[in-house]
Amino acid sequence: MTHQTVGYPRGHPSRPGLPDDPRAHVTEPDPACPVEITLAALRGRWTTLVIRELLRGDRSFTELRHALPALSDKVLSDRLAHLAEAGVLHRHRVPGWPPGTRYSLTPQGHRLAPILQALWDWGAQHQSPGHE
Amino acid sequence: MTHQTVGYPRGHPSRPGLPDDPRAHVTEPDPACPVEITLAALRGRWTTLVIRELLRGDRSFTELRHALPALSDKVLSDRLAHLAEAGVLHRHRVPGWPPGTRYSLTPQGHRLAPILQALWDWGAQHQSPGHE
DNA sequence: CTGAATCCCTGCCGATACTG
DNA sequence: CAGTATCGGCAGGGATTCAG
Repeated sequence: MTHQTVGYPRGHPSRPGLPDDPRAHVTEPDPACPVEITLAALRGRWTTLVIRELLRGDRSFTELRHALPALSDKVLSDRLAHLAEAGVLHRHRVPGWPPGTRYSLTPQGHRLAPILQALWDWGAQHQSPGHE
Repeated sequence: MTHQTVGYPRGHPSRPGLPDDPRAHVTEPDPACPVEITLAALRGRWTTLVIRELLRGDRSFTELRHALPALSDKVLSDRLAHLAEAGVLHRHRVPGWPPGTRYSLTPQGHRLAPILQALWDWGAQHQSPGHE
C-alpha cells in the first residue's frame, strides 16, 4: 500500500504537516509520506490484533499465541519483527531459564490507540446505517 | 489485511464501540470488525492519494489521471470502484457529449479527513525523531 | 472519455519443519 | 520458549488492449 494524503479543503495556515507541507502534494506513492509510514506500520493481517493485545499490557510470545490461537508462530514472529522495526513495540529479553522475551508497546506504539479508536468509529458508523 | 482492535488499557465505561464491545475481543481477523472495515476502505496502493484529490473537490476520471500521472487507467478504475463500494465516494454520470463522470466524496468519505490527518501526524512524529 | 478484460509478476500469508 | 527456513497458494498491482 502506498499513500500521500491529507490536505484539508479549507485553509489551515500551518497545521503540523498538512496542505502546506510539500509532501501533501506528491503525485505518486512515496514510502516517506507520513500517512504511508503509519499505514505500513498497521499493514498485515493480525497486526492490529497484536497491537490490541499489547495495548492491554506487555505480553510474552506464548501469551500472544494463547490470546490469538489461530495465529501461527511464523506470522506472529513476522508481525513482532515488523512492529519492532516500525518502532511500535519493544523486545525485552529476560535472561535465565526458561528463556523469555517480553513485548511491550513503545510510547510511539501507545500513540496508535487514538488512531485505532478513530478507525473503529469510522467503521462502526459505516455499518450501523447499513448502506451496503 | 484483517483487524480487530482498539481497547484502551484504562477503563472507559461506555465509549462508542470499545473495550466493552464484544467485537473488541475477537481472537482472529474478522471482516466485520469496524477497524478492518476502515482499513479495508483505505487499502490499496494509490487509494489515499485518490481520496486526497477528492478532499479538494470533485473530480473527473481524467482530472484524477492528470493529478496522478503515474496511476494507470486500470488501477484508477479499480480504486474508484473499490471506494464507491466502500461508501467513500459517489459516481455521478453527466449525460451528453463527451460522456463524463464526476466523482465526489460522500459524507462518510469526508469523515476520513481527520483519520488521514491522524495517520499523517503519527507518521510525521515517527520520522522526525529519526529513530530508524 | 470512461472504463472492463486479460496476462504476468510480485509479495503476502499460512503450514510444516527445524535450531538456539 | 522463541524464533528461523522453506515452500506453495493466492490475491494485488501494473501494462496493454479492447469496448460503450
